[in-house]
Amino acid sequence: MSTKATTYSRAQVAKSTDVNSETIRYYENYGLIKPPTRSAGGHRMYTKEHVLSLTFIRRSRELGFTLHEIKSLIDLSDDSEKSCTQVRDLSAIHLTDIKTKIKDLKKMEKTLTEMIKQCDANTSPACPIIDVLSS
Amino acid sequence: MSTKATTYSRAQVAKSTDVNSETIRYYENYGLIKPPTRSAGGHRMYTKEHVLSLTFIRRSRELGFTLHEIKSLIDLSDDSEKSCTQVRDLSAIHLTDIKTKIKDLKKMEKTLTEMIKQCDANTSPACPIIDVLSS
DNA sequence: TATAAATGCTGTAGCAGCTACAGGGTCAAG
DNA sequence: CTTGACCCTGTAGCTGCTACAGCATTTATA
Repeated sequence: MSTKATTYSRAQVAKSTDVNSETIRYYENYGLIKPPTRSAGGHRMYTKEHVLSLTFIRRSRELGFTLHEIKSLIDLSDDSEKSCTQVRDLSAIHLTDIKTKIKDLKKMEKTLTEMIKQCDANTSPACPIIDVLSS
Repeated sequence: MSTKATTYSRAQVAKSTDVNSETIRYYENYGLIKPPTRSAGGHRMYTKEHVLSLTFIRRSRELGFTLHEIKSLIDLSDDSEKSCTQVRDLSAIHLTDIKTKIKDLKKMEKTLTEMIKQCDANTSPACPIIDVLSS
């Protein structure tokens, strides 16, 4: 039953996972994916497993997880013993971070909107935005 | 009328502007603030003008402007001729960026919230979050 | 005035999370 | 067997700081 596993080049994996090929190498150095076996000439030969890993990582990145957090997620998903609670907790912490960021950005949005509005209504030579920033 | 201008040390300026003292040096190298004159021993002697500049920069940073954008804002505020329109436009572009970021973060927030909810309602041994990220 | 503590100086390295080279080598199609 | 497309490594760059090391200077205290 020794099945010859299909392998993929970096470019192929990059395309199918939507992860930049340089980034794939970076993730390997970072320790997020297993180092693939090499061809006689030293080229990396990725497997389906790598494709799955990279997809996992891309999805996690899209949800704003840091590489460090993703490392933890991967470790936890390997554990499988009572890890779900920890995954949940990690996600919950991350969610709080996101909420904080949204709050901060909304504050910026509000202030900027007001400043621009004042600018539009402006008749004096001075710029209200510069004034606000300087005051 | 040669008034001896009051000067401040880096630590003093850092304290009064709420900008880290190392950051002040960084801003100088970056070209955001004018290089202050030096004491005989080579120590920087900041003026009130520097304090105002740094406050301007801090405020702008709090509104999420990049250092590059702030450089433009400073250039425009020095111009004073029909610069208000340009300041307004720069701010409007920046506002769009912020809105995009908020949108992205809200999407993350929504997905994460749903995932965590599923986790809480979970009875199977598998972790729904890991499942979603892997799928 | 002498000394010590506090601050300042420069340059450089580190953080995240990539991306983009240079200067080679390899692989697959024709 | 050549050509072109890809891959290899290591390193530097990006943003916006922050944190050293290894000194010099300034300021406060005795």
